[in-house]
Amino acid sequence: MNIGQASKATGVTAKMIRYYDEIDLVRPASRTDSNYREYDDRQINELRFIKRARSLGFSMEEITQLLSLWRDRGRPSREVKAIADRHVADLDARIAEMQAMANTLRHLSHCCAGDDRPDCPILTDLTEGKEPSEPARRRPSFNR
Amino acid sequence: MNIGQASKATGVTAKMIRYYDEIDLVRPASRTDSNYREYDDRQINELRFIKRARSLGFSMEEITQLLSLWRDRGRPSREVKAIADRHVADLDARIAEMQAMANTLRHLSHCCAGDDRPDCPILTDLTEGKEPSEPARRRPSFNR
DNA sequence: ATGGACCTTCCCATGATGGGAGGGTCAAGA
DNA sequence: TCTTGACCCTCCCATCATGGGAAGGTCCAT
Repeated sequence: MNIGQASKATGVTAKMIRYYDEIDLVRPASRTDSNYREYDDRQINELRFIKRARSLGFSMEEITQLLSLWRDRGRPSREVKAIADRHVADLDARIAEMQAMANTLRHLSHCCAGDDRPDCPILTDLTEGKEPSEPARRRPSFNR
Repeated sequence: MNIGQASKATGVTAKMIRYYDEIDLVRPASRTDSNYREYDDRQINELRFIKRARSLGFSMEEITQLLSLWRDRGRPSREVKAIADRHVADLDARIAEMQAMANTLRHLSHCCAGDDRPDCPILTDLTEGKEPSEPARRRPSFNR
């Protein structure tokens, strides 16, 4: 399978497949004489694996680890579970943070007349409000 | 106030203050003869405004709009409210998406023994699982 | 043989932020 | 007055995962 066929088979764009090659995450099984990438079932499954893992919010860093465990037939499931659990904790933390934002804004919006007049508690809050204690250093990944 | 004093007064890093200048969001009141940026109360308040708005998850794009409404004494509060409500809806959508991820992973992790054996339902899911229907095109902003 | 649909590499952009180099400026103490 | 250290300046580069696009080579069906 060339890159276009692999892309169709996995739903991963050709661009991304080339990127995964570049970062040594999934290399093509071989190259044709004319330098076209060739993928077989092994890589196709790995690309699907990555796609699914991304859709669950794992960073490429985590996926690199997961993929290496996946390739290792003797892996202890403990290690896989640890990565998943860390990611869940991470998700939960972000969720809590975003819920706090949404709740604050819902309250402010509720107090705002939303008409032609200029008085607006939302702007007032932005002018005077203290932001929450811990700005929460965000792990650089995860935006999708 | 020079940039360092403004930074201390607002909690916004000097780097970011320079960036806001560069993108014409908050320009210094003036420059000294030696080209140092000078800020006065007006800009200090605007920087605080931005910091607070960022902490509520607004993108720079949205903050640009909010700041321009803030500067406009005659703004209709309707416009402010509309921006806030859109942002809340956006937050809620992300939250729902991340909760779905976390729930899926929690289930998989719960089913994983997490011991020395290689069998792992998490990896099995990543191999076979279908990802959710709508990959959800992410608005480019907001990762922090 | 031609044309269109592929493929290749290379470069650039995103958004908000930080790091750092290389060089100028200021103020306090000797 | 000179030195020193703490500032400030601009400019460039990196992040992370992804997409856009240019310039050029390849393959296949007509």
